[in-house]
Amino acid sequence: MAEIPKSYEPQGVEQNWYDRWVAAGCFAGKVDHTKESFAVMIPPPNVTGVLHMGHLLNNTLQDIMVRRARQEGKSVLWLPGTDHAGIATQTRVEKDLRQNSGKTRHDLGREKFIEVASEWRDKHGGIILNQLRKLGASCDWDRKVHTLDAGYSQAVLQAFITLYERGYVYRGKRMVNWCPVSQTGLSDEEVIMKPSKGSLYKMRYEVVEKPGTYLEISTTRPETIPGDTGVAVHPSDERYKDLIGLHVWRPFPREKILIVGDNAVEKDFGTGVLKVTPAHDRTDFDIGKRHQLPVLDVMNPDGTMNEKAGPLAGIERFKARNMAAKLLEELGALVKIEPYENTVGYSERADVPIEPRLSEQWFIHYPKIEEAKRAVTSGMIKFHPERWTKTYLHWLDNIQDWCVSRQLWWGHRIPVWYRKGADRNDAKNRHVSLTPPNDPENWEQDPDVLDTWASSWLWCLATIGWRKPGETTPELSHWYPTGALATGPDIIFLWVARMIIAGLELHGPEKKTLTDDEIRQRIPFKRVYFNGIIRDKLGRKMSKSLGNSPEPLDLIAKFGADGLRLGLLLIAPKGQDILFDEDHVSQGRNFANKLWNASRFRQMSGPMFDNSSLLSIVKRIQPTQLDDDDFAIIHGLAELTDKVANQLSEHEFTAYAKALYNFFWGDFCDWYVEASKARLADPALRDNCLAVQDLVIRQFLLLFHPVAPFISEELWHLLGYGNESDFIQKHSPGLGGDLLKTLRENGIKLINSKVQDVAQLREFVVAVRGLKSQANQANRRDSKIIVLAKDAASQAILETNKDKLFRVAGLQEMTFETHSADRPGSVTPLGTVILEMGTNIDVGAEKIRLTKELEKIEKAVSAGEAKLSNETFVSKAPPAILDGARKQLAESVAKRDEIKRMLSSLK
RNA sequence: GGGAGUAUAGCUCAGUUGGUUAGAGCGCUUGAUUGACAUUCAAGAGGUCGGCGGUUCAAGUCCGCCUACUCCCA
Repeated sequence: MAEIPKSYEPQGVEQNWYDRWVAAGCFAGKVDHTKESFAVMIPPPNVTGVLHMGHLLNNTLQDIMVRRARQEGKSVLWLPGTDHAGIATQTRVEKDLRQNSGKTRHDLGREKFIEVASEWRDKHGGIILNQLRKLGASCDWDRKVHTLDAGYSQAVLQAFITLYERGYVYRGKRMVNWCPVSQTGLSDEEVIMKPSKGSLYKMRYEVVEKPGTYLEISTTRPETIPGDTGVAVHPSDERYKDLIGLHVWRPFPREKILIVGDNAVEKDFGTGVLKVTPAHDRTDFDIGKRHQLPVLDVMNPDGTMNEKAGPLAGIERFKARNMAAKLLEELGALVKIEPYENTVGYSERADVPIEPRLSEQWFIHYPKIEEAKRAVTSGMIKFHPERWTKTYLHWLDNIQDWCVSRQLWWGHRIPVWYRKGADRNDAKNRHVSLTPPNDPENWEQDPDVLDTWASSWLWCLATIGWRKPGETTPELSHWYPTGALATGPDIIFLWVARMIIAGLELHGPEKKTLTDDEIRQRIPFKRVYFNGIIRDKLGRKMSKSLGNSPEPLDLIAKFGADGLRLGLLLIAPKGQDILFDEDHVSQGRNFANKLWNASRFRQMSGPMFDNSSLLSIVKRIQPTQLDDDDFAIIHGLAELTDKVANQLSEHEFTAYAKALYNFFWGDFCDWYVEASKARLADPALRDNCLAVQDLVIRQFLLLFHPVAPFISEELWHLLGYGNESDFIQKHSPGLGGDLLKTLRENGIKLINSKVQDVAQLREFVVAVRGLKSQANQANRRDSKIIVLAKDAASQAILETNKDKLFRVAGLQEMTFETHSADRPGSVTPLGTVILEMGTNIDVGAEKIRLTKELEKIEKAVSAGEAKLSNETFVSKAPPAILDGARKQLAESVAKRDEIKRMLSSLK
């Protein structure tokens, strides 16, 4: 038994245990069909990313779930991995390339570029996972998966092919969100709507058939004027009805364009006239389609205007906007420019406004929407907090087809070949397969890759071996569906919903509809916990540019991984955003230190005996020597055990952390340990008291382990609960009932009434300390009190616990009186306590205190009286409530009278 | 425009199906501390539970309306 150092120093402890856990294979997921399985798939971080605050919380939650599950004896897998992050990585590598060698990816060519990007990934990709080790994440590192691994890639392509074969994948020319920087199409989910300040340009177009008549039109995007192929008004708009079918002059390049009537036009917006630019706006595209307007694309893929833009050709789109305004002015077509705020879609990765752009893309028509809804509404998948269900359903109700092709090189290349020179939109000219055609010289492969989310939506399947529907692996059949997913609500559509859909469609043979049983087998996870987003203490998002994001590794160094984990949980309200403040996190570190010192105190209080099992500790307890506090603390321990089990299964992580914190610090350290010091000084009682402490600490460590793996493991061994390789994860905390049963079987029966007695005793002590503090005796150890006990039982409690009472309250003498003495005191559940104060009573201060208390209690009395004199209350309230109210009123009245008496004695 | 969330002590938040005198941590005030821990201990101040109305014997909790802020979707 090593001696425990004075204050907890996490660094060495953490490194030591992490290495030993890994060496002993503690995190290895083993397929064992005799045990209940529990798997968690880590939300794969971007390979480009480094650990940030969000990861800390998210992975702490996962670690808590899997560590608890291991303790419960389940067959556990926590699988780590990374995501190739198509756009982010490619952008990053291209940037490096440009800076280092002035080259573009086209200079290198596709193959070479992918080689360079792979090197970049191999160099930077491991960082984030290594950082997670510092946090204590107990992932099965041997099973690490990357979305571009060969097997995983095969699964991704097969999923595409399967969906193609099942008729859910199609290719088409559609309006997509185009990112001019990354030069690729994006899905709707990758577009961030942001309010932006811009201008509203009011201009007028002359009606061709009625010279001198003008239509006033407002637009935020005058640079697209060259692409206008019509103007639209509402067909029932009296102002313009008669003009439908006529033409106006487009100002530049000057050309006749048609006036159409379309219901999509809002009569009340602006002047009620809309310019129609089918190639550059979704609504306009639809209007154009309805009226057969030509589609005129006036922009290049990089966001510059093309040769069809006439005077704007070659100009960058925002410069072109200003230039267009000038041109309008010169032509006398500009009416006015006013400031205007609207929402503009931004590319999530490149953070520039997207361009609606018409292009050939691959789309997935989502399958199994109804089943995806049912999985959640019927509770087969449970969301925590539950309210995200609504968001999820709302999305499914309004779901749009998913644009999955990306004009990038970094990713899974679309497994489609086209016959050279033939019509690509004719399925006969396509070869959709994992392998190229036999006569490759006659074919060319689609140059695009798949959206990264079209690979990560298979995360729960492909990480454990799914390669095609119908085939399985031992891992897949054992761990799928996984137990829980922990992630942020920001990717509920991008990832969570899609994983559900992927599972429902692809984990099994083709079926048009699914039964509940089939849904249950196919869903990727049974629970989803949405953790909050971490913000700074002012509520702002953590960001590099604001510099308000602390470095996670620094925090770990400062507070210890356990302290940080606990600290985060303590400030993380359920599913709500978290305002991060280091001062609050220090609570976690302080608690670790408190636990450390309590253990140290235990060690210093007497020799260590056999702690090797619960039974060996229980056997050391002498039932006859147990006092009120022992009963109360053991009762509390059993209660805590059940509470924790419940909170963890309900994903109430903050409540779990708080329950542990309050029990150990408040009930155990501040009361039980302090109170037991009297007994520890008595050789006859000492060992029994130590046995109870050993029991409490052991059970506490078991409950605490999921959130604070390092310190709990360290103390587990230091205090002799486990030897060398007997890791704490092998031991289940069980339920409160299990604990009590073991005690009972060894002749220890708890007396529940003692719990109440101790609570009253604690209140009594608080009252005494209060009196002493007021009388400037706070630090005296020899105060004297007089007690007017409420009844014989109360007096008995005080007498039985006299030693500890004297110790914790700093008393030397306690006498009981039956008659009211003419001195002020304090009313407690056990009776009135009066402090012997000698001659110097501060009558004024005492009067103020008592008067205040009297006011309070009188309110309670009158409230109670009003309640009880209310006939409907008396007749309708349940007996327990009625009884309680009567009791309480009686107590309040007694207290009031007592205070009144004391007050009058001061006069 | 549609949807969701939040509003409780100076700050950050608990408060389970309505039921004793609404809690915690931090901060603040006062006092302590030479053998577990100052990453500590003790005591104290501080709240008409956002506003208005309703249901009920009983509302922080349920319902309606209003106000403010946050987020998501269009």
